[in-house]
Amino acid sequence: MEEASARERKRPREGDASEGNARMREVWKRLLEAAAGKPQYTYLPIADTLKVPGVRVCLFAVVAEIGAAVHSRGTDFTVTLRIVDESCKAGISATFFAEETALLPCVKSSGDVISLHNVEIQHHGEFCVTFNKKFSSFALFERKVSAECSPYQTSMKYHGRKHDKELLTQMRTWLPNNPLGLKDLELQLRSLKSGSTFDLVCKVLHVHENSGKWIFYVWDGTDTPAAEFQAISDAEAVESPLLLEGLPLPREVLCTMPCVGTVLRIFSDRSVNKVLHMQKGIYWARFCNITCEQEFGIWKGVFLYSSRVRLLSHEDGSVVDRLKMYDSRNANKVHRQPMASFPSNVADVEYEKAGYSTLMESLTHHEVTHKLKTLVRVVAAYPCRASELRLLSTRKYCIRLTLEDPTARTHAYVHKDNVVKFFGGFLTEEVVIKKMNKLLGVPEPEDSEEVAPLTRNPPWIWCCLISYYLDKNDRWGSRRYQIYATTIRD
DNA sequence: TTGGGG
Repeated sequence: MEEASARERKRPREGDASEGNARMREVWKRLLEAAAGKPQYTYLPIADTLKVPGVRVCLFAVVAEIGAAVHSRGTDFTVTLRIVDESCKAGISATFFAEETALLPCVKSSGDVISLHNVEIQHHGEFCVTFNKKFSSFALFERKVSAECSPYQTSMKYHGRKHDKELLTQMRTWLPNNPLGLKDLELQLRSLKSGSTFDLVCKVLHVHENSGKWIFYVWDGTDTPAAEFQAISDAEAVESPLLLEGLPLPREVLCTMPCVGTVLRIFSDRSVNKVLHMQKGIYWARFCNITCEQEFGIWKGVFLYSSRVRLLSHEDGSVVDRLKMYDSRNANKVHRQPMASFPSNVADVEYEKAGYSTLMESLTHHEVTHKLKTLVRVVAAYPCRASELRLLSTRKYCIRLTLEDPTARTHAYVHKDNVVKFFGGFLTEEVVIKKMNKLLGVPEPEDSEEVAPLTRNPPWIWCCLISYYLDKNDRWGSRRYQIYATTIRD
């Protein structure tokens, strides 16, 4: 609302009819001259150029979306930008070709301003701007009002025009009141909903490719919601996997992952994504029109046929928002804890004062062996069938739990010496089964006649862990976790 | 020559 009125103030009043007609006459004059082959030195609004496809025109516009530079099917590299101006807020795509990526427009940030000379509008089902290597030229300017007026990149043949500076100032003033892109399609990891399609602004931390199947490891500083599980599936309670992908990440890659916030895996089998292979290192991107689902209680991003990826700079508004939010979250002890957690009093830990660690913090810890206090859910247990749990009361067996927080999953063992303490000292068959159900979130049957519950929702519990290794020649590879100093309440 | 489609 405030935004709309601000825009109203900035926008020149359409005013009376004669003023409008005069402007149109001027535009048509220029268009006709351009059509007649006369060189054009004035910039036209995008909307006006659409009326004269095939004619060389000049544009002064804002870069709304930045594609990834890729090999074309020919011999060149290519990049596609979406550019917008006041006359055409939906924008138009502009494709560039060059022998080297360095010669392509390298836009630092969406919102930067581009000047295009002697480009042509083409219409193949949709309008687009065609940049011709032989006679077109471009210049890029920073979006910041305070920045200088000279371009930060120009193509070979670019010659500045008299009004560049004036237009640049105009564009820079127009920009802040016209957010680029459609924000209402954006979701954050914390607000994921199964089956919806949405845009995700995220940091791409790692990309893995195996025979045309791609996995993007992305992060936005928030936590995916805690999943509910099928209560009827014993198999799931035993077998729930630690990862969606087959093999765990190599340790050197794992150690680059943030310790707070979920790293979502986005899966794609589209070879189109080869494009992103060229993007080295870590970058921010907008994954457009993707969907998500849960598998074994783990959120999974899915790249659809209609999905696209747009690169974002660190200065992009959405990126700045995410980073600001993460910084304030990370600075606060409580906010570092899982966003969806309501710590229950299902379990007691002895080390009340010990510092809190996420599972990822522990997995990436520089020491193989260390202790930590976590806030986790028990998503699976082995054994978990009543007939097997019974054996625990003999104190000769251990139990393996699958722990989860928004950052990771890991197995943790309750060693046979700790089993008694863990179950609160009374190792009867009944106590063990009741407490395991409590941990796994299986609702108590209120009436024995009632049908079995369909879902279970494991509570968040505080839990002390200690890591150790089985093989001193492979300390990292043989690392295990043990639960200690933790008791499930009655 | 080559691209991408809101």
